[in-house]
Amino acid sequence: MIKDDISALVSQAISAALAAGELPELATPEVTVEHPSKPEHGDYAVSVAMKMARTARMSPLKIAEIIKNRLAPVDYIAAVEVAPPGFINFRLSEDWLQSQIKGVLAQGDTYGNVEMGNNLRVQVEFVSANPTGPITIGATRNACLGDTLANVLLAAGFQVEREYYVNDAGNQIRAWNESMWIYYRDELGLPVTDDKGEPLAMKLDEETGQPTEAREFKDVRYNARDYARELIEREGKRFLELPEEQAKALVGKEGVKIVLEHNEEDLAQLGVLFDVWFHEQALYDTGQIDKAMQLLRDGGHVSEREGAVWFVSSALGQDKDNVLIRTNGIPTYFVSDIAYHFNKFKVRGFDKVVNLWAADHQGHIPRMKAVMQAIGVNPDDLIILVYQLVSVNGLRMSKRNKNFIPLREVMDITGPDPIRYNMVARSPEASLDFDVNLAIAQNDTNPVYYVQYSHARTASIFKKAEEAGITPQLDSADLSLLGHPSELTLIRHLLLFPETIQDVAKNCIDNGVAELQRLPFYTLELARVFNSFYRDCYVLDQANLPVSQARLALTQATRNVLARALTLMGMSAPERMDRAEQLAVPAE
RNA sequence: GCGCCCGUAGCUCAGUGGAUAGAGCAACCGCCUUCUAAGCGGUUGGUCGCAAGUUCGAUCCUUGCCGGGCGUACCA
Repeated sequence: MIKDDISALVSQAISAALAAGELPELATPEVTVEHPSKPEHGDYAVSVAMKMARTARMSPLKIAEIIKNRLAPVDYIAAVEVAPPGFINFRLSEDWLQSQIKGVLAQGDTYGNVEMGNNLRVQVEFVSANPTGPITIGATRNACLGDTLANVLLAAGFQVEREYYVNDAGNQIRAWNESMWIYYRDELGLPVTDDKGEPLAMKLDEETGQPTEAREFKDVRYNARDYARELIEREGKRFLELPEEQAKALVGKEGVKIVLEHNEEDLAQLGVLFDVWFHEQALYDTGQIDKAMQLLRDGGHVSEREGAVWFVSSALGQDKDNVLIRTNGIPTYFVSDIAYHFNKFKVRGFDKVVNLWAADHQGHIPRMKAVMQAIGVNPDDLIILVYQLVSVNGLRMSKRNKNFIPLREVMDITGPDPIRYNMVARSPEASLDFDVNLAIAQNDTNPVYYVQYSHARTASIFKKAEEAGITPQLDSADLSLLGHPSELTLIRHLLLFPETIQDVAKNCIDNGVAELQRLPFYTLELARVFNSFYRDCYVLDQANLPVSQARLALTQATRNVLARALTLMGMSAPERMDRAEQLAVPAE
């Protein structure tokens, strides 16, 4: 990567200057290379001279001059300029830029890959939405971020495994089983009772469409009715023949199966596929919960008081201890999470584990980091990425707010692409107010189509070339003919692609930051630059076939990168896009 | 109260310890007898929440304040 090369180049120049006594003795600062915002400042810039000025007691300009004179000449740099107040600017050579197209073409759909992961095994666990309802818009953000991240890590040379953790044990499943049972009976016309054994009339609230009396039932899952109905369609009323407790558990379990079936299908349509669906219940069934508890006990991390069993996280630098086993003898969610992570690291042996959590789970992070210490895992190997919550129309999504939006509802209108794009186009750190109208707007107000349209343009040029009888000869094209500023700008942007992937992967693994928005922004910018090229440089010129061939090569390279970028985001790269009839936007 | 995140153009949001802070949308003005006008060019629009500090240099780092979101469970 040129950026790293320049950094090394400058470091060597500084060392040489030090050795020659041109600079006073001082520790060489880290040389960071940036892209100047203005093209006239070149392609790369370093500001190291200004950072050295103070300790060196010399003017930054003078230091910059010294460094510049000590730079070893390299073929890819055409010019080095020192600019006030002390920048050293590097300009790439045109020859070199032009020659890079060959490499882009040769690498095809592997262009953008970087060697960074050393085949380390990384597990990315994401979505992991409770199996008690459809995939919501909130979980969709998780799905899009997680899948895109997994794609990027794969491109960065990691071995990646995608996993969905199914919370099919514990308290909420008990509540789910109750809910399923209520609705199963109600749908079959049988009486149902509340917590206290009083009969429940399952009338629907006219405004919310929710059962009025069931609200009194603690933690009832309203959407269980839909799944109960489906269960009856599939299995009829055969569960009634079983003893109640057994029937309840079984109806709940079958309900979870139905939920997961639908959710897997929805996610697949979104382009999100998992290698492993890991069930929490398996941790109980295989004794791993007990094993994890024993491990903590052996490590001296457990104490009993107030009738409960605690994880002594305060001894590991946390604010307070956490309950493992409640007074009533039932383990908390924390226990299965400990066992689950023990399983990830110690049983399955992942080198790195990435968890993608919504911000409302953020408080759980320090506990899990403490657990890593307790089970002898480097806490840095557990990377917990947090994204802020999704709201709809400014409100937190819930059925009570009447703004509950399942993924399915939006995807049926738009298909997956606009969802994938818009979900990663925002920094995970920023909360996202989902704009339904924008998401479903199939017109030029939606940047997603701008990007795809640009790809379609590249494809279209090749179709036209065929019609015009121009056979692309990409390998033998004379790339030195690409001297137009728009052509050179386009080449420069193509070369930023691997850099972008490297940055995103590195910031994830090393700093625990998921800056996935850089992908859509990069792609948008590339599309813009391509469209300028398209305007300025007519590709298919019968009167000048050598130029046509060179431009076809550049177009093909652009096409590769646009397609790859779209693929990384889980989107399609259409060969053509016809102006669709504008879809009516549903009223609020 | 404490912890995490956010506050940048009318709206939705990028961005960086540096050289004149950007994009999309909206608004306005232009451009289809050559590769798709889902496009291109241009104009308007900013005290980067407020204040102090660190620095040669702060929108970026620190502190305080204001405003918003989330958390602070023997829920998950």
